[in-house]
Amino acid sequence: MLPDLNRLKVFYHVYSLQSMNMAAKNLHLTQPGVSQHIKKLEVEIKTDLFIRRHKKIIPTRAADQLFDMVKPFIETIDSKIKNISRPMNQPYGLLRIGAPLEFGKTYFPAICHAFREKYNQVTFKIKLEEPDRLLDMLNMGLLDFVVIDYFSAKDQFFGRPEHCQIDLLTEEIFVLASSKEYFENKMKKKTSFEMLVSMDFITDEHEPVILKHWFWHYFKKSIPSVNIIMAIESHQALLNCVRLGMGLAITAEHLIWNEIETGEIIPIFPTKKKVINKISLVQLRDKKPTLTEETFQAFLKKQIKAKKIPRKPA
Amino acid sequence: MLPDLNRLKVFYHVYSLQSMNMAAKNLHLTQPGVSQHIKKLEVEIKTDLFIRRHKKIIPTRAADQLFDMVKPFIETIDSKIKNISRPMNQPYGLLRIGAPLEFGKTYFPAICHAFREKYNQVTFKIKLEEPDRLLDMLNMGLLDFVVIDYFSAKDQFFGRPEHCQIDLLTEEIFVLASSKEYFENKMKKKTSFEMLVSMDFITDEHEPVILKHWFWHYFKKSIPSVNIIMAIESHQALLNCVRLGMGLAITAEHLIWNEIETGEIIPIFPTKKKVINKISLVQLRDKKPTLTEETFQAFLKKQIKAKKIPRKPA
DNA sequence: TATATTGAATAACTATTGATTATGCTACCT
DNA sequence: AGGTAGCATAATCAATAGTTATTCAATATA
Repeated sequence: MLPDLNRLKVFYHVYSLQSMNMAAKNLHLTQPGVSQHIKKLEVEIKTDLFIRRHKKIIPTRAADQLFDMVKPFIETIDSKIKNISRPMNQPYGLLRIGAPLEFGKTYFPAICHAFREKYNQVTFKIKLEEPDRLLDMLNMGLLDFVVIDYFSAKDQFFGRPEHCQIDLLTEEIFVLASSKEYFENKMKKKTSFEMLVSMDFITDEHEPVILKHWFWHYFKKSIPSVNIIMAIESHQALLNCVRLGMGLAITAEHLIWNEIETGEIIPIFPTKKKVINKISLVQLRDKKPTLTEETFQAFLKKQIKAKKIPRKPA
Repeated sequence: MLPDLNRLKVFYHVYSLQSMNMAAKNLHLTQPGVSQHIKKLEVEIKTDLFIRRHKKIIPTRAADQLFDMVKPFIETIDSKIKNISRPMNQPYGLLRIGAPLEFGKTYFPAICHAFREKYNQVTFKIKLEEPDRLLDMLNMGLLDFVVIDYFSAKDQFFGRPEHCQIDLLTEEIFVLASSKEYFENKMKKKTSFEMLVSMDFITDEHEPVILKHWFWHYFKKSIPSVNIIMAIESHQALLNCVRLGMGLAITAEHLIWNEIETGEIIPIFPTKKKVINKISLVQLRDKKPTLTEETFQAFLKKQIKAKKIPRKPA
C-alpha cells in the first residue's frame, strides 16, 4: 500500500539534511512534527528508516533506497508544476486545431508558417473535418480550438453552443455558380424556383444540406430532392466541373471573383439577401485559453484581417 | 510551492479512469471526497485540470502534462517500497562488511566466493581496518556489520558496546613468538619480565597496544616503553622478521602451528593463562538485520565452525 | 412531455490527522 | 556536576479529510 506521499517529502528533507531539527526548520514545522511524520512513515512501510542516536540519526539501508527513489521526484516536481501553472511567457508546445477542409487547406499552411517564424517553439496538429466532427472533438478535449464555418441561420450550428465561445473571423458569400454557357443554354438566363430545381447539381459530397439551405434561404421552400449528378470531395474539382458546364454548384464567391469579373462564371442571386457563411473560431467557454492559444488566435485574426481573407476584388 | 502530494495520487486515479466516481471506488473513498481533492489541487497549482461536463470530465492540457509527470512516480513507488519493506526471499544487493586486516585478508575472499556461488545476487564491499575505525564506521551507518578482534579483557572494546550486539565467532591465542636461535642465544631461554622487556620487538604497526596488553596480562605491570626495532604493516612480513631472528613479535598461535611443531619458532607463555583474542561479529543492536545480512552471517559462522578457523593442528 | 438515471458539485457535519507546546530522555561537553 | 543539543513522547488544539444528504444538469427512457 502506497504510503502517505506527504511523509515522503518530510523524509526527503530529513534524509538530505541528516537531521530532524534542520528538516523541521526547512519545512516550517516543529521538531516533534517531523519526528512523528518519520515514525508514521516507518510504520507504514514496516521498515526502520533511521537509527536514533544521541544528537544524530543514522539512515538505514532502507532509507538509502527510499531516498534514491524519492529524490528525483521531489526535486523535479515543483519546477515542473510551476511550468504548468505559470506557463513561460513564450508560446510553446503543441497546438491542436481543427479547421474546415477548404479553409484549412487554403490558409493554414501559410498562417502557421508565419507564426512559427515568430514563435518557433510552437508545433501544430491540424485536423481538417466537417464542423460537427470538429465540435465533437473539441468537446472531447482532443482539440484546443477549432475554426468552423456555419450559415448565418443559427439553427445550423450543431454543437452545444452554450458551452462554446464563438468569435467571428470572417464571412464569405455563398453563391450558386454556373458557367456562362450553362446559364445561357440550359437555364435560358432564368433563375426562378421551378427552373432551378430542375437543373443538374454538383456538390463536394458531405453537405447537400448547403444546397437545401440555399433554396430555403431564397424561396422559403423545402426541396425534397435535387438532381445531384456529381458529388466529389475536392472543391477544386467541383469548380472545374462548373467551369466545364456540367451543372450548378454552391461555392464561396471569393473563390471565383476573377471569373465573375470576366463573365466566365455567373453567380446566381435570386434575391438581394445573400447567403452568408460565417467562419468562426470556437473554443470551450469554461476553459481559459493558454498563452500559446491566445497568441495564435490573435495572430490568426490579425492575418485574416490584414490579408482580407476572403479577398475583395481589386 | 509543492502541492499536497496525496492529491496527486487522487489526481492520478481520476485522470487514468477519466471519472471521479470510479476513482473514488478505486481509492476507497466517496465521490465528494475525490471531487474536493481535485478542486483543492486545482487551487494549489492555480490551474484547471478538468472541464466539468455532464456525466464526464474533460482533462485539460495542464492535466495531460501533470499526469505525464506524476504517472511514472505513482506507478513505480509502491512496488519499489514493497521491495524495501518486504525484501525478496532471496538475499541480494550490496553487503558492506568491515573486518580486521589479517582476518579479512585471510578468510574473506574464500568465504565470500563460496557465498556468491549460492547467492549470486549479493555483492560485497569489504573494509579492512582496525577495530575502532570499523566500529566508528558501523556507528555512522557506513557498514552493515563488522568483524573485529579484541582481547579478552573487556575494557579493550572501544566502541559503544551498549549499542552493539556482539557474537563470538572464534578465538585465537596470542603468543609472543621468537625464533629458536633468538630464544636460545639472546634470551638464554629465560622468560622473566626483566629479560623480556629488554628484548627487541617487531610490531605490525598500528597496535603496540597489544604488546602492552600482553605484558599486563602476564605480569600485571605497565611497560612504559619497549624496544620496537621494526614496525611493518604486513603481518606476513612481521612473521618473516621473527623467523629471521630479528626479535620478538606477537602473533596468533594458529598462524605458526607448523613451526611450533617443528621447533623453529618458540611460543613464549610466562604463565598458563593465555591471552585470548576474540574474533566477533558486531552489529548495531537496534537495527534489525536484513535477510541478506542474516543469511551471510549464518554462512560465515558455519564456515568458521566447519573449517575450524583458526585450524587446530592435526 | 414527463420521469428516471447518472455523475459531479455543494453544504454541513464529524472523525481523523496534523501541528503545537510542554516535557523527558540521553549522550556529550565543559 | 551542570549545561546543552537533538530526538521522543504526551496532551492539546486546530485543520482537514471524509462522510452523508442534497442539488444540479444532461441524457436516456417510458
